[in-house]
Amino acid sequence: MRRVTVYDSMDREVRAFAPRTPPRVGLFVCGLTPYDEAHIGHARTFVFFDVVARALTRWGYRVFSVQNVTNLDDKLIDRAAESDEDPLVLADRHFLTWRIAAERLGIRSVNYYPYATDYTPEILTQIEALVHRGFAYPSAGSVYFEVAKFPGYGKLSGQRTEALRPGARVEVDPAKRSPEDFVIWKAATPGEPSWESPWGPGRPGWHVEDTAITLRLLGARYDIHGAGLDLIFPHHESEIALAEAATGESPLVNYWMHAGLLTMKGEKMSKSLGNVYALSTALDEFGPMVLRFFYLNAQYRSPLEFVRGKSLEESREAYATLALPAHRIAEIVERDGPERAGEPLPDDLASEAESLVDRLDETLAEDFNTREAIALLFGWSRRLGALLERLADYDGDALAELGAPYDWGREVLGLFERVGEGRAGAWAKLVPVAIAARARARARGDFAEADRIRDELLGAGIRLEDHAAGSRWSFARTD
RNA sequence: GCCGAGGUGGCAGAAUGGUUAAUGCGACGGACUGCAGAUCCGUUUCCUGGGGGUUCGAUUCCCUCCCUCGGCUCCA
Repeated sequence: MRRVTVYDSMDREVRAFAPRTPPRVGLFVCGLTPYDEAHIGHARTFVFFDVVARALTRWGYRVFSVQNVTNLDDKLIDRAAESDEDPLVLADRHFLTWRIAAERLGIRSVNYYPYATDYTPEILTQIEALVHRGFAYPSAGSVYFEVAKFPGYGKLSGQRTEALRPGARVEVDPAKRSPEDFVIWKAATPGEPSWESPWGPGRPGWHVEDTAITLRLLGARYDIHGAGLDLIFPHHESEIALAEAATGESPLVNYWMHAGLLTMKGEKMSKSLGNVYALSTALDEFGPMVLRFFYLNAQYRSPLEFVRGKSLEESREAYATLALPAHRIAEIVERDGPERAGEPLPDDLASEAESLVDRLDETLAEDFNTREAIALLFGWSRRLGALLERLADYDGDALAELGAPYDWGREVLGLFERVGEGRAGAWAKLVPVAIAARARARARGDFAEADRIRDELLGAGIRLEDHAAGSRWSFARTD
């Protein structure tokens, strides 16, 4: 297993990664509350943790990745009430939409997406333990966690509870003993989904859902907890308190990884600010590869600025440059097969390709520096760009070696997938016919007809480019 | 107010106690082309928020100030 370093938000430093029981790695990422459609800010976090799981898997770890679904909370209930719908059904619908988008994005590393409400028994068990141990108290049909009883509260966020402004944004609940206490079991309101409990009908609070799920699936202590950094306080702080108080074991998590937020004009992209760009729209307009490239083209902890009408357009150009040799190699191999005859690869290129793959692993293993890895890949694409027209001279083995860095990118970063391929079959016979007709028109000097054919194909989503070796075609938009 | 993360070229965005501070986009010039596009070659010397300090040397480490953003019981 490769030496990997990870920035831990608890210690605020980069540390060597050492899972508790190698090669196993338990990874938990806070998932969506699916009360509405996902936007491109959400996807940044999930694409990043997909890369974390892919990379660790490549390096010999066995990753078990869990992403919870908060399928019942105040927001869902409010939103459902507007449309006179069952909040659980509403959550189900939006979650499915998210899963489809995630699939398009190539997020395939998540092993399990537990629904919070499926863990009500575990949640109740944990709440009972907390009450029994004196960390939580029932009040007015709800149960609250008493923050003062857990001295470690604040160790992740640096927040001291006495410094918080009670009621700064939410009215103080009179049922609490202290304003910093938080609800872990919420007394039922008529008409809302509820479960029976020793304290009467109710539903789980937010933080306790995650700790009940991770205790069950990943144990009292596990390796990595990831999410966007807006969840550090109060959510993750409270998770630590709940889990460690309930089990008596510490620390809950060995590595806290927090992804930077996607911003627009410097501000966080969020529903409440109204500055969102829907994920499905972005996928329709730019395709998944461009989006993945955009996210991974920055260090994950930095804020990433999204400028509408610019960022993804720029990424599209850059990604096209980056991926061109990868696609060209794949096309040749696909056409002639991996055994194709040709020249062998010169030694210098072969060793360059091989050492590049080593450097890619090394670079990414330093706190998942996807940006530096992409910079290395750009270097390779520029190298191959100079011999783009010569690629077809090489034999199958040579092409495999030249393509190795891109294979790495495909495996770990999820880039270089040729997502338009599914539609290629229908066009594969027709387009060459059109190209031949156009070549004849050009040969006889009938450029009006040549342009007409090119325009007609473009209208159908096929782009033609003329090269010395003949015309080449591609999908004008991939999806 | 408190806690946290940031401030790098026209733009996005890396890195590092030390030769010309990545990479990409854009721009400009050239090659190629019927045109376009793509590609290739070249150029883009003046970019590390302000002020102190440590050091032979700081963008990097320390102090301080300014600014922006996130969180302060909804949030990826």
